[in-house]
Amino acid sequence: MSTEATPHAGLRSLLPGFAPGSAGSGSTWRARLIAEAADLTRSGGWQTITMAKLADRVGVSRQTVYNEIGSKQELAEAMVMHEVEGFLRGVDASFEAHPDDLVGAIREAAAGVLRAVRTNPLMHAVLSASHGAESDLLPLLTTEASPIIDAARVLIREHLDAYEVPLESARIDALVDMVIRLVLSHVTTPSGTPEETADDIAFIAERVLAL
Amino acid sequence: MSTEATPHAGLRSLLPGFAPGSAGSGSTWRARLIAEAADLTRSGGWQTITMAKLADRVGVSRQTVYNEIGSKQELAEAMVMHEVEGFLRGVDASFEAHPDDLVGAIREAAAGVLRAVRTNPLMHAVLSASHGAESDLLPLLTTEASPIIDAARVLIREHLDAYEVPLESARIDALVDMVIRLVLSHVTTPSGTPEETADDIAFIAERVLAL
DNA sequence: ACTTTACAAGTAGCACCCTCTTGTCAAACG
DNA sequence: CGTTTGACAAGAGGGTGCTACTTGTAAAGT
Repeated sequence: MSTEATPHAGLRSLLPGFAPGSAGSGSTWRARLIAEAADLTRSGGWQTITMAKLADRVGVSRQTVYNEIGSKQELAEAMVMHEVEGFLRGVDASFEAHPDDLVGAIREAAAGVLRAVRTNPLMHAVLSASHGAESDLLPLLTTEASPIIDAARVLIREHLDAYEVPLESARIDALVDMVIRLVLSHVTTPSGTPEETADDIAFIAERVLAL
Repeated sequence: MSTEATPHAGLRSLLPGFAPGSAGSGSTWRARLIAEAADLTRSGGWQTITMAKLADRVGVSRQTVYNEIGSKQELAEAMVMHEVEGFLRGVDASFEAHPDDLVGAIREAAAGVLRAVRTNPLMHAVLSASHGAESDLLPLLTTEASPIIDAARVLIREHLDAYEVPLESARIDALVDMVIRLVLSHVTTPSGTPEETADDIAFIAERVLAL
């Protein structure tokens, strides 16, 4: 069943239509189009994208773009979804990598996210938007951003339940919420290197967990 | 010396030109003008304000406004400063009210801020802007917003030093930073009542302090 | 100490036009 | 069958020129 980089069970359920090996049947161009759109967004900003330019870039007719994607709004959603997927996958991997070190997992997850948004302006835009900030890169978060955060919340919560956490459920929720908010806060308003910030967050988490 | 609601010594140093009893000599209209401007901003938004309207509202000539304030940019700064003053004063008061209960002080300060931004859209705008969010109410935060946060940071840190905190300095800084970021996060993106949120933050702080 | 009047410079809004883009269709192609 | 092509209506976006208002300063008036 699992070939490589098998995601956590919870991750699959959070990413509808997620199938590691096969990208589907009819969608030959879909992935290429979304990737190229993300690239164009990263370089020139979302508003410079036109369906014609995108089609040209991929080497396909404009009609094919509409057949594969549907509309420009759906293109945006697909792009965002793709970034969110990467975001969640990174967080997931951090937890998978530290099965017996919860604090270490949190530190790595936080540092990973903070590093990622530094080099990936699109992911930065998506996460910023999910936290109230506006981005010139992506004025299209019509899709309420809270689902993104909720997904991260659920994912982390699931992972936490795999460790022995001596806290009642409501307190664990508060902790998870805190970690997410702190990371997002440092996404929009950084105050140090990803590693320094992740260390601070890990310290706080460690004290709260009282391990 | 102290007549009423004497602020913490540190608060005075953070608010240049702050003198509780006397509002100064020449500035007869200044306070009225700033208050009225804040009111107009709250109701109609900053961009609807004109110096003429403001003068009319207060019942003085337009020239007087320029004499008292200087320019529209300075009006904005004065307004923001006034809100920041209220914000810091509230935080300060919370700590003064709990000289022997640090966690309680943090809870009250957090709850107070979260309650205040709910009823005061201008303060909401100022604090949101200090955290990366844009506001239609106030597109004038030319003054880098970080000083506001820095002031809060210094103020809280000063208060914390009055309690016995069994942590090294860098860790206390991390804690203060966390509390501020969490509160600001809930300013831009609330997730419950001010009291619930404040409880969660207080819980986290308590665990970190390991009291 | 405040008002009034006057003024230059700059900005904001508006109506207009033109262009480009979106989204859809049907027909043609390999 | 998937893809392309050309054509199309509707509408969004981007300039332009104009007017009206606003800012900021200065003087003289009360």
